[in-house]
Amino acid sequence: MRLSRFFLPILRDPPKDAEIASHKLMLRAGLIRQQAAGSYTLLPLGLRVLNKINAVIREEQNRAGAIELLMPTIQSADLWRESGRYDAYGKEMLRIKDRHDRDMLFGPTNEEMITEIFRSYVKSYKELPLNLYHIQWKFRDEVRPRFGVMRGREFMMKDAYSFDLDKAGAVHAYNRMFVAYLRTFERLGLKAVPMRADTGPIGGDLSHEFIILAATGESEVFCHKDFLDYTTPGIDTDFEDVAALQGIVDKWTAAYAATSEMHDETAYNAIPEASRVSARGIEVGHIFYFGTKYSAAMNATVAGPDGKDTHVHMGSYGIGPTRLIAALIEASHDDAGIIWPDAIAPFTVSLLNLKMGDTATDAACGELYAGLTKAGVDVLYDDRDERPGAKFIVNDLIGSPWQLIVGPKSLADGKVELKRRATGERESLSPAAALDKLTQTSVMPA
RNA sequence: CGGAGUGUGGCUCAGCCUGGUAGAGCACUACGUUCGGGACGUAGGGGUCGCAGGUUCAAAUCCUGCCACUCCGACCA
Repeated sequence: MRLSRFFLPILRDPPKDAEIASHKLMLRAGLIRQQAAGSYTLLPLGLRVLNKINAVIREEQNRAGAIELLMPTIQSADLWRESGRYDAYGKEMLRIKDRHDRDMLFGPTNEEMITEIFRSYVKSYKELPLNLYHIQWKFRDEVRPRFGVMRGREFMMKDAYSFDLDKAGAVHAYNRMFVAYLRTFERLGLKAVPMRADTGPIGGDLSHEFIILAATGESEVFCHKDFLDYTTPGIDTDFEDVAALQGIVDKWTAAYAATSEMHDETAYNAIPEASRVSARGIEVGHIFYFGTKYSAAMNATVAGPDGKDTHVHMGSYGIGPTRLIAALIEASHDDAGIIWPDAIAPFTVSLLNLKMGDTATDAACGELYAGLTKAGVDVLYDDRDERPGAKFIVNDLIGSPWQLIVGPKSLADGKVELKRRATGERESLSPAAALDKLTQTSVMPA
C-alpha cells in the first residue's frame, strides 16, 4: 500500500479524552475513531489489525475442531424469555422494538440463539461433539465504557459454544478450547495466564479467565511465577487425544493463579515469596462449562445410545478481538509509538523513501515495493513528500516491525538500511539482501 | 447509578471571573526556499463558541433547563 493513497489520519496531539497508552496510541496512529461513548469506528489501519487477530483466532478455533458460522446481531426477545434471561440480564442489554412493536434486542451474547439452532437440527448423540462459533459484534450497555476499545459497549467477540452428550465430553470440549486459547494468545505474542474464574450469572462450575499481564490492566491478579515459563502446546497437539489434552490443562491449572475476586490470600502466601507474581491484568478470554443450564431451559436434547433423549452439556468460550487490539498495545509500546508483533502488524514493513523525487531513490523504492508486494509481504510505502524526520516519527508511531529506509546517502554506497522497530537495531545492506531478508522473516509464526 | 469535571475551526488550548460582535500553536491550501529524526518565509481558507430558553442596547462570557463526552466509585468480554 502506498501511504499517499491510503487513509491514515494521524494525530499529532493525543485527544484529551484518552487516558491510557493504548487508547492514546490507537487514536494517534489512526486505528480508531470514537463515534459515541464506547463505540468506535475501526479505521483502515485498525481494521487490518483486527482482521489479522481474527485470522489467528480462526485458525486455532478450526484446529481445535470448532466450526464457524455467523449469527445476527439483533435477536428476538422470545428466545431470551425461554431461557429466563430476558428479565435477568438487566440494563446491560440493549432492548429495542421493531415496527410491529415486537421486542428485540442487540445480542450481548449468543447462548440462546445457538441453542435454538442446535435443537432444531441435532437429534442424535452421533452428531456430537459439536462446537460452533462466530466472530460478531456484541453490544453491552455498560454503565461506564472507558479506555477506548478496552471497554467499549459495542465490541467484537469470538464466541464458541460446545455441545456434548455428558459432562466428560463437555470437559474435553472445554479442554480443547483451553489449549486453543493458549495457542492463540501465544501466536498473538501475548503471555496469557489462565485463572480460575467466578462463573457469575452465566452459571456452571468450571471456568477460567485468560489474563495477560500489563501494567495498566484493569484488575489486580496473583499467580505463580512458573506460568511465565510454561511452554505453549505446539502445532502438533492432537485435539482428539482426551488424556493428552487433560494433561496440558492439568499442568496449566496446577499452580496458583487468581484474579482479585477469586484471590485466596492463604493459598497465595503458601507460594515461596520469590515465586509470587502480583500484577495487573487484562482479561482477553473467558471460558465456561455450564452443563445443561440452557439445554434444559430451552429443551435441547439428543437421543443417547440408549435411545433416550438427554439434555446436552454445553460450554461457551469467548475472546474479545477488539479488546485484544488494545491489550496488544498495552503490552507492547514505547514512547515513540506502537510495537506490533510480527503476526499482527497492520503492515510488516514500512518502506521509507527519504527523498521523493530523487531518481535513484524513487527507483530503488519502486523495486523494493514491487518485490515485497510480489512476495506477499504487507508493505506500507511511505511515498509522501515529507521530510525524513516526519517519516520516521509517523512510522515509529504506527509500529511496523521492520522499517526499510532508503535515501540517497546510503544508496550512493549501494546500501539501504533495515531497522527493527522493537529494538531500534539498524543494519546497512544491499537492496537485494534486504528484500531477501524481509521475504523470509515475514512468514507468520504457526 | 452516586461523586467530580469538560464542551470555543480537524487536534491541543487561550478568552469567560470583570458582557462590546472570536484568538494562538499545530494541521490544511498556494508559491518559494529547504530536505538522513516532526523545517522556514509570504499569502490564504476554515468556527451556528454543545443545544434551547432567559436577562441585556449588546452574550463564547451572566441565569435556567437539557444534551454529549471524560474521570473516580459500584458493575463487566
